[in-house]
Amino acid sequence: MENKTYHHGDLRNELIEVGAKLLIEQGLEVFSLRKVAKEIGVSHAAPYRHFKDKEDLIVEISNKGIEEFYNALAKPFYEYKNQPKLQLIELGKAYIKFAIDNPYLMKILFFSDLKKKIDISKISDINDDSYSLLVDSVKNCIASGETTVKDVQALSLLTWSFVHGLSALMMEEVINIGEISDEVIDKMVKLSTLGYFKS
Amino acid sequence: MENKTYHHGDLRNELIEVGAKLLIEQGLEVFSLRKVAKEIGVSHAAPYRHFKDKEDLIVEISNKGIEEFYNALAKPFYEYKNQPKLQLIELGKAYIKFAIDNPYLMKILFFSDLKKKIDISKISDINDDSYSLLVDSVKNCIASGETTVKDVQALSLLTWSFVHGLSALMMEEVINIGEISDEVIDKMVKLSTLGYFKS
DNA sequence: ACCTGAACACCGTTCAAGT
DNA sequence: ACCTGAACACCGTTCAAGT
Repeated sequence: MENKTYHHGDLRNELIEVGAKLLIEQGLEVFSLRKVAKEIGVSHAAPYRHFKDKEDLIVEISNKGIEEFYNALAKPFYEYKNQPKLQLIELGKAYIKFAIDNPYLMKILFFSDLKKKIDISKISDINDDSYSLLVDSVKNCIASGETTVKDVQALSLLTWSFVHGLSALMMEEVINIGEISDEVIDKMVKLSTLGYFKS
Repeated sequence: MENKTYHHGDLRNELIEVGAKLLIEQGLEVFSLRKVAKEIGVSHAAPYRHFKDKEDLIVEISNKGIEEFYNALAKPFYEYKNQPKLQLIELGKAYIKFAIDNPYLMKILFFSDLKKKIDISKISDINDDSYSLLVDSVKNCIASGETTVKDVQALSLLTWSFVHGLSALMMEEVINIGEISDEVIDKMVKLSTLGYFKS
């Protein structure tokens, strides 16, 4: 409105920032490039100077989201470094809490068809990093002799599937989020590992 | 639903049938009412005689999908009625296999934002039925004294989360489906219950 | 070099009008 | 009663033209 100025230089970053806001607040289904351009006060064709297409912008936004996700997992990972079992449990809780707090972001990262078209090489590093936190934690548990199962890969996938599935069920409101207190999450995550740990 | 033949005889059902085909083959993201109409050879406004809007058609298609899903679970449920532990394992395997075989349908049922707008009351009966198969199976396991955990709800949610999460990871190709043989599925599902069963 | 405006091909949805 | 065609408001994307 007041802004009829020539936008220099920073449009690319502003597209990412405003785009992320809209995407995370409103979800993928109603996300449009034209809305982002309008919100910034630029013509609807302007984004094409900086991004090949709509998906290219979404990939860029996703990259930032993956970093946030990694950070959310890294915190408990380092905090409970010396208590393998607790570390694995806290990792699971952090995963689920991140999903609850960032449902639209989580959907873009894990539940959208877009992902197939995303250039995996771009995001695989940090993605692998997130996964490696889990694998490391499982290794620690096995190494410290706390588990009954010794298969790192199988136990990692098992844990991942569980937190991923519980996150999905909660996000989709198949399970009423209102009922999902911190205590319930704590209980479920502990129960999910219980079978494989010596008591 | 009785139908007078004017143009095609039964446009309503043809919309559901052709719509389901397109939806399940190509996915939600590229699904359009206009394409369905064109494929049938009817004007793009014609569907609005039979459905309030696009989502209304999708809900109808979803209902059919939920029935198929229920049937896929009911088969092992009744087949292994007298072997509680095996019943639960086969139920999990059937869940995962259905997801792999019907990824787009599964996404519509469980992973789309649409679901929130879907009139849950319409689908909750059969949905509850599917869930009750799982709960029944867990109850059987507990009743026959095979498990170390006695909390029906917690154990049901645990099992559901695991198969749901593994399905999601496979569908999203976070895990390479090529590597997911029947043996791997069998192994994972068994491992997921192993901790809670006396050996 | 960066941005605009018109243009094109697609959408969902509504509605007066045709059969 | 069922369907059509025009119309409207939105999309993504391209491109010649403006600054």
